[in-house]
Amino acid sequence: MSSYGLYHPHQTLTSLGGGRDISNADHDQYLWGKGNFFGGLDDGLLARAEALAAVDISKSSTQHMMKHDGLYGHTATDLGGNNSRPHMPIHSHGPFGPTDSMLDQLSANTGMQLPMMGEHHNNVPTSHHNHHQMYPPMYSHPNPMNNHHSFSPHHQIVHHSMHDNDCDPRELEAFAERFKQRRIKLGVTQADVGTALANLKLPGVGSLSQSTICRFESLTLSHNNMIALKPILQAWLEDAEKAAREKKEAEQNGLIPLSDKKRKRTSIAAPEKRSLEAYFAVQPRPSGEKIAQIAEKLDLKKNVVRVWFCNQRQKQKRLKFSAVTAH
DNA sequence: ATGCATGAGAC
DNA sequence: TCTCATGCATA
Repeated sequence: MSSYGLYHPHQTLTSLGGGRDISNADHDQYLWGKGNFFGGLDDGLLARAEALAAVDISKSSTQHMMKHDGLYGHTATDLGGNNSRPHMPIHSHGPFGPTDSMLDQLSANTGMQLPMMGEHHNNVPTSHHNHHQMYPPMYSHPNPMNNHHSFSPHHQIVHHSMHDNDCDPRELEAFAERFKQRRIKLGVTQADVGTALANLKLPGVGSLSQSTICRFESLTLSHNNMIALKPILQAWLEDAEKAAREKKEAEQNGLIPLSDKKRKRTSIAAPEKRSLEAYFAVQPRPSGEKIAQIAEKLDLKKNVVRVWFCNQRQKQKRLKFSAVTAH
C-alpha cells in the first residue's frame, strides 16, 4: 500500500486560485513573419535552423531544458513577485547570431496558405472527458460513470496568511522538504495525500493528483502555485499527524476506482523532439501559422505542436527554489 | 518523476 | 491564443 499509480486517480481540483491573474509576460521580443511573404522557402533553411540550434543546444546545455532536470537549471524567473515578467530570451545564439534572419526565412516559408488540416483535436481519439477545474458547487457534470465530486465552491482562495513568510522561497522550500519527510513518516503516498485533501473539507479544497503533490515536494510548481498549495498541505499534514497520534481513525480516504476512459499519451519521437527544441530555441512563441508549418514539417498534429510549445514555455518558467534559495 | 493534455480565465 | 494550474498516462 505504498505504491501509487495503481488506483483511483481522482480528478477533482482545488481551485486555489492563488494567483489566478498573474497574466504576465506577453510581449514577444521576437518578431515573426515580418518582411518576407513569398512562401517559396525550401526545407534547407529549416534544416539549418535545426542544425544551428542543435549545435547551440549541445554547447550551452544549461540554457535549455534538455532533459528532465536541465529544466530548472537556470535561474527562476518570477520568484520575487507574483508577476514579474519572465520571458527572458532563452535562445542561446552563441557564436552565430543567425536567429533573426532564420526567423524571417522560416516565417516566410508558409507565408500564405495553411492547410489547417488537423483542425480536429489531437491524434488522441479519446474524447476529452470533463476535466473540471473549478465549478460551482451545484454543478453536476455529464459524466455519469467516472464521476468524481468534491468541487471547490470558491474560485479564489486568498491565502489569508500572506505574510512575507509565506512568499519566501526559502520558507517554501523548507516546508516542502519537511512536508515530504513527515508524509513519508506517516506512511502516506503522494497520491494518498492528494485524495485526502478532499477529506479535509476545507472550503474550496478538493483533491489533488499525485502529480501535483509530487511537484510540490520537488518544488517544480510555479511560485504562486506553491504558495497557494502550502497552507492546504500544511493543514493536511497537521491533521494527519494528529490523527496518527491519536490512532483513532486513520482511514478516511474515499477511493474511487476509475472507469474505462483512458487517455492515450502522444509520444513525440526523438528526432521530432529535437527539431521542436531547435525551433523553440529560435522562437519559443511561434504564431499559429508557424505552428501549423512546423507540424506539417514534422508530420505531427498541429495541436500537438502547439501544446508542446506551451509546455516548454511553462517549463521554463517553472521555479526551482533551491536554485535561488539554498546556498 | 515527468511528458503531453485540458480547460478556465486573462488578454 | 496564451498562460496557469493540474491531471492522466507512462517511463
